[in-house]
Amino acid sequence: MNNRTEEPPKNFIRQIIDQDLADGKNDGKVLTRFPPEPNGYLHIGHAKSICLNFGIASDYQGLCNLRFDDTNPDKESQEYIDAIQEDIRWLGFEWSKLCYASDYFEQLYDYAVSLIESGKAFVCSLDSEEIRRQRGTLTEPGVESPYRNRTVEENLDLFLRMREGEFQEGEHVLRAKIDMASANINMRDPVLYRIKHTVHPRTLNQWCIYPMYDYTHCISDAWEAITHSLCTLEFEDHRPLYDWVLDTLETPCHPQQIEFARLALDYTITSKRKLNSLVQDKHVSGWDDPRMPTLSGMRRRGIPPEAIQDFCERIGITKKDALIEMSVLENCIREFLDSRTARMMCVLKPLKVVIENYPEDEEEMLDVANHPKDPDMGRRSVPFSRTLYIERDDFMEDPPGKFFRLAPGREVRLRYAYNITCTDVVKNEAGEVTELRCRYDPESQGATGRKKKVKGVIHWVSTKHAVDAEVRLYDRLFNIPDPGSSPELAASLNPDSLKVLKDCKIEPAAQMLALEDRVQFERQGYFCLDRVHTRKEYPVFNRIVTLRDSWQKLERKV
RNA sequence: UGGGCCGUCGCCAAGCGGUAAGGCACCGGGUUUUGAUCCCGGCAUUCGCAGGUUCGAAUCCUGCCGGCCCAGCCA
Repeated sequence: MNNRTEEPPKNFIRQIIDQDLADGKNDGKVLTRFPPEPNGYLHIGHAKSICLNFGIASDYQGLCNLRFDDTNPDKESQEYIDAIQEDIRWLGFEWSKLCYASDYFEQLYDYAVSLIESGKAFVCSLDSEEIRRQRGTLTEPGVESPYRNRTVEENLDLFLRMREGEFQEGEHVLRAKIDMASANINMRDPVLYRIKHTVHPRTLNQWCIYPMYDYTHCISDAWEAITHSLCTLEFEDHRPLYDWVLDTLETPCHPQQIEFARLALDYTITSKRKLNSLVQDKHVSGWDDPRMPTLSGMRRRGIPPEAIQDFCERIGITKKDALIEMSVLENCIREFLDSRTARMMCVLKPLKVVIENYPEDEEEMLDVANHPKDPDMGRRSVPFSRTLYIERDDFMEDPPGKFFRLAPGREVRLRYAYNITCTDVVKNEAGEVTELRCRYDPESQGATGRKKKVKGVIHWVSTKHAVDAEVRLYDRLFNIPDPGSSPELAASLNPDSLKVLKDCKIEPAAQMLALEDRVQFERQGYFCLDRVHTRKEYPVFNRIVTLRDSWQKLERKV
């Protein structure tokens, strides 16, 4: 699943596992789990966790389960359950067991009963507002619930009746009996069960009481014999409760919770709630909009899963809140794609060129390598003729010093073909350039003709043979580095995150591409044939990432 | 100033008492029919700050400073 050749990077979690193994803990086994709540689509932040959990399992000859944390039917749905599985597989991982917290509801209930029996839990009949008020504050202790000393019998009776649907939502909850004066608010008699008369995507109407995360997660881990339960930093304060539940109950084992920092990528967001609002408010076309940092969006965009894995490995695992620069991801994508994609020529913004000294009805098929360094990628024929399209940006009437592309009187090389010199510029009444008249040097083709050095090389497509296409140019979704911390999300959206070019011209080889295939359009970037909108006679390409562009860098400086 | 956690180059990140790896970014230079790729070189006398322990500290101790998380019947 992972073609990693070098040693996996060391991080503090692997060090803990190494030590555990050295100490002979867990019978030398390593079992992890990836536990998403099915209330949204997976994003790049989840990818970090997936790569960590599945990566560790595979490197230590262990296993990793996929477990849906489906304890809140108000927010969860089968759509998400299906999408999450598809995305994990696409990323390149396969789970050992497919589990659902909801599969444990019956056992979870039994455990709750035993907690009541041992006097460690009680039914509280305060409403949520009262519970909140009595919980105290960060600096003041809470006060004990007046229901805290109900008898075991009464608690048992009430809890059973909660299950049987005798009560309205909010009438009662089951609470752990821990310590209302604890400095850790999570330990102030936390709620374990609440009543919800909601249809659950899997258990349907079977239950009207649902266990809370803190109660469910640790027990689920223990039942699956998870050895290392990896989660993000915000659960650090919950670890004492995780341990309390497992210490108080008789569970088969006691997994170790270890927390690491969640991923933050600049110029984007990794919050399911905020991602969802972009979808709901139609700022993007859906969860799989190619600008979204969701796995489905990145797939649609054309980002290879291997590049995402590489990225997750490079950023490391620590407890430090980090904001990773997008350039790291882009570098991973380019690095993966460079050696693996065929090259092609595509003119994004066409400008017509007529080669006056090239015979009217002649055309040549040029034999061209698909990859500059890898002969195994084969060759193809590219048609050349008297009239061509070149990129508008490759011509300037009055070019600045370092511009070595086409300009009046200047000579450039047409990639794989001839040198041409611009002899005349044709304009319309508005003064816009509509056509270039050029002359070519018949001696300049092929290996021998190359001896004359010209600084500029530009791409082109023969007008007669060109395939019309749409190209979608994507840029960062937000125009500030940390939109997640901005109060007004929509205000920081980048208005230029998508540019649709409907009049692009590609060489005929483009017709051989299959949906989701990736190519490099020379001098422009990597592109992916869109799997949703492409039609046979009108391909649609998504730009995955640009090529590094030192010209643009230079240009910006001037 | 209740509790938990974090602070090593612009962004990540190794380092675990013996004298600052690596990646991204950036800046040079070479190769090149992609201003791409590739190659070569540069890029922290210093580890949030201040004291202390030690022959020796980014690593140990103390005290500050800065940042993040927690008062859902969310996860």
